[in-house]
Amino acid sequence: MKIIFFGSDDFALINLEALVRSEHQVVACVTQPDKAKGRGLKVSFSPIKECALKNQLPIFQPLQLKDQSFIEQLKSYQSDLFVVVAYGKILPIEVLSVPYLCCMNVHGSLLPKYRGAAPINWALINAEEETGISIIKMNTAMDGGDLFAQAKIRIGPDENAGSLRRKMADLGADLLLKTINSLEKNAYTLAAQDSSKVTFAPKLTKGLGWIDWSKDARVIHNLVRGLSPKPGAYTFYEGKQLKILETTVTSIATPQKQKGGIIALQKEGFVVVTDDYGLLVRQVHLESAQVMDAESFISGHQLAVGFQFEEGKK
RNA sequence: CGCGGGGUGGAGCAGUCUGGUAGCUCGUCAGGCUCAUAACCUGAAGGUCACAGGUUCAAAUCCUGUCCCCGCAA
Repeated sequence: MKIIFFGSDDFALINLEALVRSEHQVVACVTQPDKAKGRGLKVSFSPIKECALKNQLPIFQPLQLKDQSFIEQLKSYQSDLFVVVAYGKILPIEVLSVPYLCCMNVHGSLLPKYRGAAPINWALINAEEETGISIIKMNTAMDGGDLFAQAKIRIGPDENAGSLRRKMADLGADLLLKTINSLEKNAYTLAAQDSSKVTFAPKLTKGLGWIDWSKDARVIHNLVRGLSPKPGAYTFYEGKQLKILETTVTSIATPQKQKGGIIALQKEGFVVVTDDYGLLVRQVHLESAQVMDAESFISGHQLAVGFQFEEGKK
């Protein structure tokens, strides 16, 4: 199969690498334009571009997908299939109709649940016990195409977004290859999504990570792991943002106590009061500092029982 | 030239403004103590104060340049 790959992040990279290793032929890559970003506004390449350069694949970074000359170039490859993984732009019909067979998308949820940009994070925040990979035949509806295949994965109670994402990238790459093979042999079926069960997983917003200590420990814990390691759930310590990266729900009941206060120090970290149980904080990241385990944070900042985390204002 | 924070024994921090022979919490090691709370007490080892120049009798501290790290914003 002659494939053109669309993608931008590290999740997409795992899939691209799997394709490059396969018997299929990746003839070109399409990724987001280089942007000045990060501290100092330095220009950086997407992981996909790095990989494409290493494998000497042609790279396209169109600003406008509808651009005629870009579409002509895509057509010139006479490819069989487009594979799209976390590309970051919606493909217009002009692009979708280019490949001989179809456009295939690898999505990180069990569609029709969690259509959108951040399915893995939302599955964790919402305390799902299971999620998975869906491979669909793309159409113009966002993540609304018919299903080629799905693979489920269990979510452990303390799994975080980083670890789940990595596992799912591998799972997705595996399923992608199988699906392409079945497509090649013309031995596949397509199933429409049940439109009555559609839910959405919108892009993560800035305020989402703010921890409301008056919620239940479990709810906060799910927020923490759903946003860990990036972008991170946070509270405030002496006016600075303190990201909470890893927590454990304890069995210490904390009803009438002051929410957001420290009620105990343990070997693994400090325990904070929530609406029902104490939440053991194990790993933190203070603004301007490195990620550190809670034990180090306690040592360096002389934390003691009774300390109160602030509401902050960001 | 987007804004800002930081690099001090193994870890996390103070000290820098107001130069004067390195401090705190923790860890490690040794010994002691104990019916309890991340146990406690005593002692010990361990540091080119990111790097390079400069000013000075004297620099972690002041000046200049470089490297690395982090948050925000995009």
